[in-house]
Amino acid sequence: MKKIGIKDIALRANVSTAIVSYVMNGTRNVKPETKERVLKVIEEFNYRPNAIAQSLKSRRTNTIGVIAEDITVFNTPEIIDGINDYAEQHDMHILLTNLRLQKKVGYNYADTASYQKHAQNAVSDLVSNQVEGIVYIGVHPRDLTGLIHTNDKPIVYTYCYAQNECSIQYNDEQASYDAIQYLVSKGHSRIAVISGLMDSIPSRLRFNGYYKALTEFQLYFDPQFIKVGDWGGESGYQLLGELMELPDPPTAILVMNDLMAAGALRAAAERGISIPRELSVVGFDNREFSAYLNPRITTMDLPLHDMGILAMKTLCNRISGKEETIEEPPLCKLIERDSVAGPRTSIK
Amino acid sequence: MKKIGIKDIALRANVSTAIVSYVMNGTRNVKPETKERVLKVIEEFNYRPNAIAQSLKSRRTNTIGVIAEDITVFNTPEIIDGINDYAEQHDMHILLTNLRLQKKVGYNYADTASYQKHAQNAVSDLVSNQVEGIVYIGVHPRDLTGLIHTNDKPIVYTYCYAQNECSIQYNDEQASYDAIQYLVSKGHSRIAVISGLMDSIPSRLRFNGYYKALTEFQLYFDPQFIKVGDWGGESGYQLLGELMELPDPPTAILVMNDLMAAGALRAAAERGISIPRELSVVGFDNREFSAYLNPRITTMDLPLHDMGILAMKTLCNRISGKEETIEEPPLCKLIERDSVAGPRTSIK
DNA sequence: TGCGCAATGTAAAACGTTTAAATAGGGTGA
DNA sequence: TCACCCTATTTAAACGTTTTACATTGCGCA
Repeated sequence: MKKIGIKDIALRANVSTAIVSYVMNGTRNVKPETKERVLKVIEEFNYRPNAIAQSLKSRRTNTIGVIAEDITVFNTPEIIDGINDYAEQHDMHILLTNLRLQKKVGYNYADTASYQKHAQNAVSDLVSNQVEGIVYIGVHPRDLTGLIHTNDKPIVYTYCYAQNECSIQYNDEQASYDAIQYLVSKGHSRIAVISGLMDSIPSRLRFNGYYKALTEFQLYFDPQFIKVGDWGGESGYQLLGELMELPDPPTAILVMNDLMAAGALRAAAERGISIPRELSVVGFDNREFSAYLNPRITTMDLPLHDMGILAMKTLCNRISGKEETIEEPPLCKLIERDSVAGPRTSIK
Repeated sequence: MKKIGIKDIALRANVSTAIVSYVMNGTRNVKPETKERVLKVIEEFNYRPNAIAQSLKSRRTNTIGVIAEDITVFNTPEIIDGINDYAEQHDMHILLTNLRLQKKVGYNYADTASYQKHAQNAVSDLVSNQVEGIVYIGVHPRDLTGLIHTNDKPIVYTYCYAQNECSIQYNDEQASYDAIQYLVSKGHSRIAVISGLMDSIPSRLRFNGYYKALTEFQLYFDPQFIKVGDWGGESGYQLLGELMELPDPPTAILVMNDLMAAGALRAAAERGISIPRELSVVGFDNREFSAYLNPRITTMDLPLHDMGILAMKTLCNRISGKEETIEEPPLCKLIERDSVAGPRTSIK
């Protein structure tokens, strides 16, 4: 049983293939009664044009490539969801590639050459499949500038940094500033920070926001209040201990991700420090688990879905050669839960 | 600047396009020195053949479609990761569609007609893009049998049920049997269960495993030990209460997902019941958060990655018309953490 | 010398569409 | 009646490959 094509439809409807094409695409006037006839045959045979052939001729595939550094990392599915929404609305398709960086045997972030080869292969593959552009979804810890080239197909980076390229980010600095402002509004003034690794860009930005807020609100500043972790739960556990052993400990802590915050909570529990009564904690990332910890962590939700949409919007603008409209980055949003209260001293 | 094609390469290498094609695909002998020459030109111009044109002519796209009911649900990214691994190893590509069932405005699981239209559109779209087969990733609560037709392209379902179709599942019954066996090995004999909704297939299967183990190990059976929740955290909270107020409460509970287990933990904490000293809990799903709860939950890990691989393997076999080899379903694996100990009475 | 055959190469059709250009068949106005 | 235009339609080229069928060459061998 041969697959039916446009010729078969044309034959049955007693018209040329051109008419069938015009009817389907509405690219030219067709006499209503002919149109009717064609439509009926299409319906009858449940004919769907071969998108491959269409693409070849029209040189438009309506397909964009998505490269995820690791789809199992928490940020990625939400971003893809955003991308998919935009794509669906604009009749585009998504060709997905997962780099799987975290699990690739022998891969480590320092090995730029190996990364580059891997990523470049993915790009070449997508380009050879005639995607019209690429969205790259990272997991942060690396500046990707110049590592990838796409042969002048547009590429938009998100959740990672590519200094001279087009990259979509939420506003880290603003987010951490907002968190401090929130703590201040609750009455805190002795606010510590548990940062991620200091050679990472988000750490620096979030620290900027922290420092800026401290200055602006004229809060107590103590270098001993600045602890640098490694993003892992253990370091949160460790550093909370150090902080609370200070002769005059903070009443609130901004922790730069929920993983470290979870560790900090465990440390607090072991030391009999009640959160939020004796100590307030604000996390970052709004990870799924943070709503199930005890207490449920107040944390910064990342606008991942919006970033996906914005990335697609930007990409599609560049594909159609439109003016680069500079959009505001999407904002993080504080999720108020149970790990923040007023400072102890303010309670009667 | 015109995109260079096979003709340009042929011209520069002073051969016909056929030779270039033969060199690239190794489909015929080419004199080594000619081959050399062609290869050099290809290299020089960094030529990559247009996969769309290749597909049109060869009628093979090396692309499979993936339909996810909701990519933001925890199971999906891991399954996709498995699919991607297999695809990468076999030089296939993934065209992704996210149905986004949970968030679609107005969508609810009971509305089969609306679901069907939505899903069928996605399928038609993929088929028109000439995918060679489809993997469907569900989120469980529905029998999909007969709702979708693919015009005789093969389709493999996973993480959902489609009774008369080809569907890949882990062994729910075995998993829950194993969990009970584990509790027995720790000395428990009074084991309750908090089930999911009873009209759901996994609930039934997991209950089978529970009941089978109870019978086989000749454990105490009490209908009051069977509680039916709705998969949500609140119901876990509620039902743990009911269980512990029984005159003679269980010493261990099998909870059919980690969400309800989290609720149960909270209820236990409020009642001053120490886990695992006074009560053991085994969860299901190995959700990310379950490693961060207090205590960290012992739970059943689902072989999601393997299911993705197996789904692809099955699909590709069907694509190439190979014998349907019936493979064993991948198995769940108990992740031992801190929510299980021996029953209280066995402690001196 | 002539023949068959292997090795190497080329020309051109084909894949299923879109679309520019050509054509047919009427009106219309002068 | 003719020149012109408009609409509806068809013809056929093109998109960038693969692949079939055929052509050429050179070699071994009777």
